[in-house]
This record gives sequence, C-alpha cells and structure tokens, in this order.
Amino acid sequence: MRDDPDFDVEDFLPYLLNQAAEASSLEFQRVYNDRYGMLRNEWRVLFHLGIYGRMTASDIGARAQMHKTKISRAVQRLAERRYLIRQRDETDRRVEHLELTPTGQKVYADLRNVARDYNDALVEGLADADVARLRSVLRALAKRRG
Amino acid sequence: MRDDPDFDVEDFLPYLLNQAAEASSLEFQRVYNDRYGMLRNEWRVLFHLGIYGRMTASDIGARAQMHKTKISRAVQRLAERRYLIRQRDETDRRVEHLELTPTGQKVYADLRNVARDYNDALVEGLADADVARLRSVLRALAKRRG
DNA sequence: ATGTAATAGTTGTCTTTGTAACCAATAGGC
DNA sequence: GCCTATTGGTTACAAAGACAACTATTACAT
Repeated sequence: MRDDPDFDVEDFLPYLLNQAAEASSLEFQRVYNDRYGMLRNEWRVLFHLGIYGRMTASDIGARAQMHKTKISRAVQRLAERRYLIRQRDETDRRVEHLELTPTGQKVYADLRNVARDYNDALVEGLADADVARLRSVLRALAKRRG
Repeated sequence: MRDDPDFDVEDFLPYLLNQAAEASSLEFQRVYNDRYGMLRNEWRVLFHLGIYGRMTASDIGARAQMHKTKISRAVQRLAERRYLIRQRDETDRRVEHLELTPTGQKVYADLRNVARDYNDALVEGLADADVARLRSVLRALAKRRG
C-alpha cells in the first residue's frame, strides 16, 4: 500500500461534507428550534409530510434514510403537539398513515419559506450551473450505500 | 413573503449535504471503529495530530470546528489507549500539548491510507475539475458561520 | 390450517452528545 | 499588588442517538 503523508483531512471528502453540512444547517436549525421547539428529526418528518402529503412512517424512512426508531419518536412528539394525526390502515392494521393537521401545515409552510430563503442565501454568488452540478454530485454521493 | 409549494426537501442544500455526508462516511466509519474501536471525534483528533504534529486541544478545536468538550473526551480516550501523550506547558500551565505516540502514528498512518483510498473511490468517475470545484464550494459553505 | 418468516412500529438500555457550570491558571486594569 | 475578566480544559447532568429486543399483524409455504 502506498504511503502518502500529503493526504490531508482537508482533502477528505466525508470530512469536508460534514463540515459544510454542519455549518450550513446551524442557522436554520435555530429557526425551527426557537420557533417551534422542534428537533431535526421532527423537522424532517414534518417536511416530508408537508411535501408528499399523507404517508406512512416506513415511506418516510425509505425516502429520508432515517431509522424507524427516530421516526417513531419524532412522530410521537409531532402528534403530541397536534401537528399531525395518525390513522390506522383498516386493511393492514400494522400500518399507520400520517397526515399534517391544519396547524402542522401552517408550521410546515412557514418553515418551508424560511428554508427556501435560507437556501437562496447559501447559493448566492454561485452560478446556477454550479449549483446544479453540486446538487447532482451530492445526490450521487448520498445514493451510495456504505 | 412569497409562498412556494414547489420547494422540495431534495433541493434544500443542508439536507442534501447531510445525506451525502452521512452516506459517504458510513463505510469509513466502520473501518476506524472495527479496527481500533474509535469514534468519529477520536478519529478527527488523531488525524489532526497526525497531520499537523504536536498541538493543543484549542488548536484542534479551532481547526476542526469541534467543541472543547468533544475534544477533551476524545483526547482522554486516545490517551488511555496510548495513542497520544499529554504534556503540560511549563510556561502556561493551563495549556496541554498533545502528541501522537509511535503507536498512535501507526494507527494514523493506517487510517490515512484507508482514507486516501476511500476518497479516491468516492470521486472515481468525476472529472478532476469537478472535484476541485466541489471542494472549494464545500470549503466556502463550511467557513460560513451560522 | 398451521407453523415460520417477514413487516410495521414501539420500547428499553446503553452510549454519545450538548450545555452549562465548574476549576485552575494567566492577563489586564487600576 | 489586587480584583476582575479571560482562557484552557474537565466534569455533571440532561437530552438525543444507536441498536437490539419486543408486540402485533400479515404473508407465505407446505
């Protein structure tokens, strides 16, 4: 195996991605936390339901790459706050359908707008083509299963 | 405020970055975990000491954007395993200098090589120019303080 | 139909993190 | 010098996460 002392952490993509991800989500995290006392997982679940409408915990898990226990707990807290309602599927009683309440939808709409503005600010100064390329690379990396 | 139902999570950069970061570090995480029982923070500290040599906890914190408690605990565990030694600064006795032991350096060299290979695999199929651009965008995003 | 496996979701336990409070030592103002 | 503020680092406790084990229900093979 070649031995390469010149390889720096700062070149290491997972590290760079992590730093970028953390720094770029900090500010937004404060918004959903301060305004609605939500945690990241709760925000994620809310967002998915807001965009895709009625869906099950498993659906969210598959889309968001979130473990089912995280979803279970996030759903619990969102239900307590009356941001969503749970409905048993009557043909398969293991399944629970989740849907935002009107309150939940208001919260979602608010946060979605903040997210959009925040996103605009993040990519400000970058060419559209570069942003598109960035997104596609990130999607490719995200798809890669460890 | 404009109301934009078309804005999707999948367009949201912090989300994409997180997904990419998580997916792309999974495999590597397993390596340092399985081989050396190390956690991410420990790996980060080890890596910094490996690359930059003797430095203090604060130095690492400043470079890696890591909170001092994370560093404190990581250093503790690395010291227990004799991967590093701590030396009080005699002119300012608050400060502690950290340095890898020969064992620590071996571990570092091993993981650095794995990281390099892993990184190569990650960017495989991407043009060098694209990778360079990606890095620079990520660095810019990481610098942004929330 | 009946026993085994699979699936949806929850709970329990242990580990890891976050935050704030805390020492100890130095720096700075007066 | 002396009092207060700052800095480097650790510790304590609560919150969040990982992971396996669990319940309930359905699917599937024979």
